[in-house]
Amino acid sequence: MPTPSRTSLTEIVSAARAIVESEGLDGLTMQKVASVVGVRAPSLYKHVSGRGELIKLIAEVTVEELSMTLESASRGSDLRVNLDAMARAFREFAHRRPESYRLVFAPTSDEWRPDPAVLAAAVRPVVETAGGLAGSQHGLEAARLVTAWAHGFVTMELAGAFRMEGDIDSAFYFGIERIGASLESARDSVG
Amino acid sequence: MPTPSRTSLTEIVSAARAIVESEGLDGLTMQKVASVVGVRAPSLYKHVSGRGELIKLIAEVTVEELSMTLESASRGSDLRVNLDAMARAFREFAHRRPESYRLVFAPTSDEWRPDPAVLAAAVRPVVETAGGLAGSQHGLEAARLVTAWAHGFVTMELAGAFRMEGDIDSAFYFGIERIGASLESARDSVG
DNA sequence: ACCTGAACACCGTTCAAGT
DNA sequence: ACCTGAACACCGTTCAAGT
Repeated sequence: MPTPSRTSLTEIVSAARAIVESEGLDGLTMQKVASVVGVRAPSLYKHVSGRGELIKLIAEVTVEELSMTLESASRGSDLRVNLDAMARAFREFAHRRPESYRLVFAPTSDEWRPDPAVLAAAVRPVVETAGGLAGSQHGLEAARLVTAWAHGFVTMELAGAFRMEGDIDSAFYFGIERIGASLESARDSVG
Repeated sequence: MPTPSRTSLTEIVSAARAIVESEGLDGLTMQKVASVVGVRAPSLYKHVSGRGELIKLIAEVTVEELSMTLESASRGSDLRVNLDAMARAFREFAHRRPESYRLVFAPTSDEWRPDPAVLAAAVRPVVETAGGLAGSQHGLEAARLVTAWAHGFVTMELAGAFRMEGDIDSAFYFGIERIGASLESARDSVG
């Protein structure tokens, strides 16, 4: 006879997120997820096509959270202040959820890749702020400069590539200051 | 009685590299490596402590290659030209060896992390060029701005995050041009 | 209609036994 | 002194059988 599902997709994804964050991607096994939501591994396949899709869903939820963080950091009226606040919020987010953040841009297979529309939505506040600074004809290019730098910085930081001498914080502030200035001066050059 | 080894560490690492490049990191199994070098999987453990160390060794070889590429791209006398050439060489390298490149800054566990000294050596030409532009008191910060941007850009590109509208090449050239300009103007500001 | 045990095809790694 | 088969402890995924 018909029986109601003992778990749900949302429950599964949030259990998976917690596991990734605490044990890393390698620690994410179907059996662990199943045991957290109180079911056996094969039952997960009623809700999710496999481990790959589960990873993609985690990445998408993470991007959506990041998106909200960036949006609420860029509500001021001064574009340079907004850019600075977004950069700091971006970095703090990555520090808070390093393992989830990692897999947003780490997808080696198509299956893991978050929906491009979700990514595009997250970048929207960056496009607005960076585009406002650089002039709208360079909006997308400016946004890509900012996001590439921010993503590269936190990725290298999380990977431990900055172990050497020097103050990491000051390198971050130097970066955002120089990028902000260079976008403003792009507005003045070629119309 | 003593018997000579039927393979070597170099042979193993280069077989592993080829597998990673053609089948991705997930395709790298000890059994495939073993069969390429003509041995059974357990024998690999005479040369390597495990799959993790093998991954680390691939990352280090890749960084060394990248290092040479950057060095030979920055031998001119004009710093802005050198910066441009290094950025292009960096991007081309990542396009040529996407799978190997990916795992340089992807290490989730300490075991996979390339030796910091190897990384530092690879960044040296960037520190020289960027530091020459921005002034030596900002050398390290400037190098981190450049490498973070370049790494972030190619990572996002490889991950397919730039699927949307817009010309990716022009975004790359915009980025390097703006960064070069902003480093030059950093030299003039605070002494 | 969901859940499960059992099974399949893999992994990485260890180790005693061969040569 | 290296190499190997066999074994161990895992994986993800499938599927027939339960309820």
